[in-house]
Amino acid sequence: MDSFTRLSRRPSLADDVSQKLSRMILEGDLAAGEQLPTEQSLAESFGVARTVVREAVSRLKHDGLVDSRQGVGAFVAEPSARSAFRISPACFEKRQKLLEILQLRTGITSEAAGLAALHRSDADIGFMEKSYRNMESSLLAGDEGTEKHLLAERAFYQRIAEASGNQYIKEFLSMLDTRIDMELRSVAIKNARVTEWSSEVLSEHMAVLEAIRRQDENAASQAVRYHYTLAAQRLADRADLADT
Amino acid sequence: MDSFTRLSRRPSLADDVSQKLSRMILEGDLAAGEQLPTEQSLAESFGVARTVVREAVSRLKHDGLVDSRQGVGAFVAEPSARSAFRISPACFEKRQKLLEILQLRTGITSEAAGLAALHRSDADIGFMEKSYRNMESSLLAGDEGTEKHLLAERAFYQRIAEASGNQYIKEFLSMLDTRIDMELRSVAIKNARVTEWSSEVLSEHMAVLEAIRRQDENAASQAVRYHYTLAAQRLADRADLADT
DNA sequence: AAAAACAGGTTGTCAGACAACATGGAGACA
DNA sequence: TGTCTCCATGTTGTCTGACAACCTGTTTTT
Repeated sequence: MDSFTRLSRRPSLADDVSQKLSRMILEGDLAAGEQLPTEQSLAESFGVARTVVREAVSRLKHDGLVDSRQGVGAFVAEPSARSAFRISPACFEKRQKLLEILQLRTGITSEAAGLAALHRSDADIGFMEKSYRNMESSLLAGDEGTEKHLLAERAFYQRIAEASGNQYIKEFLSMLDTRIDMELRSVAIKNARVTEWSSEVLSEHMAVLEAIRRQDENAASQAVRYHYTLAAQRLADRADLADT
Repeated sequence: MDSFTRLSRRPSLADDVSQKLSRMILEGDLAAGEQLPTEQSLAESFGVARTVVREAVSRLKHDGLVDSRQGVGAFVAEPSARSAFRISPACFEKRQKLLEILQLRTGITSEAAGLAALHRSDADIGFMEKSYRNMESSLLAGDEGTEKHLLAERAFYQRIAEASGNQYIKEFLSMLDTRIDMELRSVAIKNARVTEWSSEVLSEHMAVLEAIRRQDENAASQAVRYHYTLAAQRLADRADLADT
């Protein structure tokens, strides 16, 4: 694996069109039950070929955002028809929305911790201890250790999700964590560098580890909730998004 | 709205191809990093036009299952690149998988209840009381009331998700509940008709309502967890799926 | 009045062409 | 021998045009 990541490629036209259309639906510009313009008309409006529009609309259909009928047209579906959960860019544009997605993560991670307390192995504990020590030692490296610290923290909680023994919890958290880490990367880096609360954060992790070690379901769940609730506040404060 | 639903239409070829390809990826027949056959080759294998394959692959790209590079080919992505959470058909094929998706639902609904206890309005309580009464009275109607009972139960918990004040919890639960209700419909109907535990189930709902009424976050969370854990067992037992 | 046929419009699929990108190999040159 | 450039080949991304299949509303036939 290269130490440099491949430069990101331009999004395809289908990427652009599907993003614009789903945005219009999710923000209410196109209401449930409303008919989309015809494919030909969309192709003209976006200045692309009809096949590009079809690829984009195919994505929306797959997500349950749109329902098409041959010969009639495509219609915006009711929200209850949704068949995929995606982390919308809107999550990272307003403070309240950010707190809500972080709250969802807190709930599921808390659930994972409770389950991990019931199902964890000695190997899980060993791995978590190692990750904890990595978090600890990377703090001593100052700014240079920030990357390592964030990686160790991520590994710690990822292991908890695995120890939950629930595939879907694990997958969902993987998706959530990856996206949140990506969107809030610079924020998290700044927070990890604040020395005035780093020992407090470490003790939050330690409380999680100890609760899982002694297989105390409720304590594990509460410890994660405590840490993640504070972490969410810290992230939202640092991100400094508009309020509404 | 007609009292009869429109007959379901045949899935499109793109529906079929995307379902088959994603199945191959999710079941490990195509491993992360592995290259997919070329679009032309897939078109020939599936006996469809290349544009159909492109529409199907466009969906997989949108889900983060596949990453394509112009001029090179499409590759199965690492699981961490996933950008959507979908409820796979696999959830309903094996007992353990069913219990896991139900457990995920339990966790999030429990979280929603805790938040609802903090944020609920008098109108929320009023609505939940009405739904509770509907559950109660529909039980007296015997088999004829089963539909009403399930609707009232769904409305009760949907209101809790709304009262949580968290858009993403609400959306995620809407997706989960809709799908689970659809897949386990006949199972849930049979369970709703078992009179020997119906009063016990009603008291589980009442415990949820009372905890939210008195704004006791932990009691609400625990009451939902209690009900949903038992309900998951009942559903899984009745569904009688293979073990592995 | 009811049923059948027709016209027009839209989505679903197909086929073919070319642009844009990527990779590997051959040849030229220092 | 090592490095650089160019070319050939292969693949995805986009475009165009055509027709099948479906749907709806109107007109014609019974």
